[in-house]
Amino acid sequence: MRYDHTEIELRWQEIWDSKNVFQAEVDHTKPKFYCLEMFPYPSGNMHMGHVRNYSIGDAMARFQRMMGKNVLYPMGYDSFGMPAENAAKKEQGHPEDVTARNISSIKSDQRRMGYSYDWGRQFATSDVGYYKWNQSMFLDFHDKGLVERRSAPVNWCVDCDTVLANEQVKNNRCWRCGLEVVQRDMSQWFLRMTEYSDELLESLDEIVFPENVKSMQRNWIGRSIGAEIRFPVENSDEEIACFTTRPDTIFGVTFLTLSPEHKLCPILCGGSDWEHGWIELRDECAKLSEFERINLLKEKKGVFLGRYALNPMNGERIPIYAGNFVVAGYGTGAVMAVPGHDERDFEFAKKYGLEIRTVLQNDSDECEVVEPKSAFTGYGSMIGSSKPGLDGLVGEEAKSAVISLLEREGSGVGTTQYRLRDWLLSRQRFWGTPIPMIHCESCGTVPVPREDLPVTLPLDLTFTEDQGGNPLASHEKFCKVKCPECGNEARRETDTMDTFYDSSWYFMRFCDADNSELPFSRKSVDYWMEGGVDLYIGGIEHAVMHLLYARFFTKATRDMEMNSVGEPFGRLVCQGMLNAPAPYCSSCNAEYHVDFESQPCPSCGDTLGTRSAKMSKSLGNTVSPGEMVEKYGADTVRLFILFGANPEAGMEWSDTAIDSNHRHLVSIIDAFEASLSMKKSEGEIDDWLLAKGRINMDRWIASMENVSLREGVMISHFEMLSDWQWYIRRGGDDRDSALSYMSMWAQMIAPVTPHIAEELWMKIGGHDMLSTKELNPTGAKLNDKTLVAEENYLKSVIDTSRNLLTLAQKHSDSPLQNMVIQTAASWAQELAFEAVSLSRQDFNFHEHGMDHIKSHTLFTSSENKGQVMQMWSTITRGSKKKRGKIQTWSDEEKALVSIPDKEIHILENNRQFIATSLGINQVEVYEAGSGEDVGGKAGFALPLEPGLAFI
RNA sequence: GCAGGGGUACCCGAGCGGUCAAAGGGGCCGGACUUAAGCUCCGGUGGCAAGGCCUUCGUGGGUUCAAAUCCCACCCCCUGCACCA
Repeated sequence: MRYDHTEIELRWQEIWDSKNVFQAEVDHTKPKFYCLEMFPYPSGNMHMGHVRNYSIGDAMARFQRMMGKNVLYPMGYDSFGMPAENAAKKEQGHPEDVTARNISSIKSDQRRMGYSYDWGRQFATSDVGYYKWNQSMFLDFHDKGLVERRSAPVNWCVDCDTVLANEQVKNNRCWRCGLEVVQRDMSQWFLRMTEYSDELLESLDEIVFPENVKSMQRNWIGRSIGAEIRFPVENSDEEIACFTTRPDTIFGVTFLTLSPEHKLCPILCGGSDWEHGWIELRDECAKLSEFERINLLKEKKGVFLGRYALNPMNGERIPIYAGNFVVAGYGTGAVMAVPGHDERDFEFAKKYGLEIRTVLQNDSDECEVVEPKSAFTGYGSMIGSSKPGLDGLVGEEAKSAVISLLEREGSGVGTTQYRLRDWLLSRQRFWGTPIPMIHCESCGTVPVPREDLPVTLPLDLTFTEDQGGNPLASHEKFCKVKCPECGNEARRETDTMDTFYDSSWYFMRFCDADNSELPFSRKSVDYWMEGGVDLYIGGIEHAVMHLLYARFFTKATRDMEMNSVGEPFGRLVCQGMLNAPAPYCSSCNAEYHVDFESQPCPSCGDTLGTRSAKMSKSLGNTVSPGEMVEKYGADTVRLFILFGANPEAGMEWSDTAIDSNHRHLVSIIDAFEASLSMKKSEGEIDDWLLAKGRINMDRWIASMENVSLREGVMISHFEMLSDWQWYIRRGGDDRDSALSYMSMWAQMIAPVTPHIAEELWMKIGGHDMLSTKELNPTGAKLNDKTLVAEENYLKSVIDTSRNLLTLAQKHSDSPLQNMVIQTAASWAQELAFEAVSLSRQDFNFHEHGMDHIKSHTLFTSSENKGQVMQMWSTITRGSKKKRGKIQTWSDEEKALVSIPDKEIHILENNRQFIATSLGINQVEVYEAGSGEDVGGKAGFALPLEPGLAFI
């Protein structure tokens, strides 16, 4: 068949479309399956990373539909955000137009791939119909006390002209533009996500996320359980509060360290000789950005503040230092230093000659170490405590004993610290959801009344490059408003929401996309989201940001009784990187743009090699999906991308591989064509073909259910073809059997290569469309595995023969033309049968095997007892290097061994085939002992491993 | 430094106690078909060898009758977090 992929693909896409086959409705008679890909930002054309993401999702959506699930598989666009705003400035237009254009472009690329989305549910977050619910839910959060406006030092990106959430700052740089972030004090809107810290952390244990994502989230939430201990300052009313995770080391505190910015520093050393040193340290730290402070300050530095504190447990007088390594923003900004049991404190103490005291017994140290070389940071029994009942306690027990003592004496309290901060929501940008608040001089900050929602973005604006700041702030019509409480002139809030807010609930909106009364009905969300989205696919880059916000949002809306879900994503799959070759200089360890290919290294002049690197615009090693689809068709691209690697693994782009995958599809088409021209001519191999088909289908279903798409494709697109080829080779030519095989096969290739599957299904006379057809797998039949085992036996005899033939030929002057196969002697077969029967009764061959055979008639009546003994041993016990056959035979092989003369029948029936396969003239088969022992090969004959001789 | 994931034949990639010289694909080599193939099919792809043996799964040890697979140490790569108390 001429494979006109474009014609076939467009035709089927139109049919699916016109029949609305992917539309999903709530249906309680079927199990649901919610398949979702991470919300795309519409930036123009679809790239290969998208193709990978959606091909995985579509294959799974189609597969689950086939398995009888009610599948929700929607698509929409996360369309607010800076790039559209910047593009609008460039072209002196409005982000709305840029966005509309980009959406239409990516959508048409997606349609060309044949993804089975329910387009009826499509929306974009910049639609008023969507973002008005952002505002309404913001007011709900506000009512629940989860919204807070407060002045706080925030991360400001000068380039993006806006603040950033903590999660959006990487290495002190803006996640979007990479510019270094500066700190500013501003009044900002926050969502109190920290209310949910514990739940966000603890429910991680129950969801199926990849380990690295869980670990990143745990890390980000950063819960440490410990105690806050207050150290009174000597000769003062001040107290220094320190957070520690190791209250069990309280008796080892030999000094305190404050962060240089700590508010007590000037109070403690002000006017003293020590003040100067502190000011110097403080200024030095202030000069450095946080990034430099982390990376450049390898050396711990500190100054004595001239004062002492008292250990509340034992009253000891301990010096107070300021140290450059103490972070002001974590815990209390002060550390109780235990150099004996903390590496960092140890280093500091060594440097400044402070006392190092051991208060925990290190069990691995036999003798008392006088001068410890390092801190012992593990758990050990408390020693040397001045309070009764503590010595001897270990670990958690010791910690809680110290905490209760502190609490009883009023000098400390058990507490928990988190690294997670509240979600800084406001952005000083135009293209986002306006925060529905009004600032009134007399009433303060007043929420927009619900009946006045939505607060819409003005469209009568032209963006220009030289514009600074947020155009909303200078849009008088937008800003001017009457205060809803007092009716006086007031101003609207001009900050818009972080776009991560938009993507924190879109998956619930998809459940009920047309609802004009509510963001989503509880009923719809509870149906589709029960147990979470069943399969959520996207990139690892959202491990903390989007995935954490969405989890928070789902829990918060649950607590507002908008749903009963709790966790949004049941199973998360993070697709791996897509790599492609890029020029690489091994001496500079640097990758270069593809323009440098086959040129000398631009920095050292060496010859450039190539190395695989993440596909990126900056390296220019990208591949355009559009071009590939045009050249090979969507089905080939999908096949390549899914066969190239399992979803979570990284994968390499390869021009030769995609080409070969295309040829492979053509071979599949050829196979289907061949089946159509077959006659009615049933034979044994037909049973084998259908058995193999059924077994393959079972394996395929298991792989697909597990999202092991690569394994699935291997079976559906590769093994099914090679089994078909074997069938042809074995003389298979029966139309009915072939069509039944093809009908299984067409269904199996449908999730990954849906267009060609529909086409082939139609060609073989299938009814309905595969896209709407349920699979109804029959499952492998009882006898199927045995049929396959018989054929495998034949294959293995041929394989062994082929190897031996080449060897034997080297020892022969004339071409070897004939072969003699001697199957194991009947007594050996009987021994095997005996062993198989015994093994089914869990007979212990090691203990009783020898006694058993010695008293057996096969042995006692044998003329060659040595041979019998040796055979028995080979079958049941094996040698040092090889286990007994009884251990290695599969159940099916054991079944074969148990049928008398089975081997000889298989071989007899296929003498001609064996001869042809080996390229020889004649094959003779008999049981060892019943004919001439040609080449002395009878001795090699074991059950299932006949003796082979060539003459 | 901490945490998570890795290191398998020319390349990609499965396997995760015995059936493993290690699936599958790519590449390469040989054969068949063909006027001819860049198409398709069959076979080969560590070494020696009439079916056996030797050497191999990052490196070095160990457990076991048996290790790519389990344990320990080390080296290297990726990802995230980071003087977090």
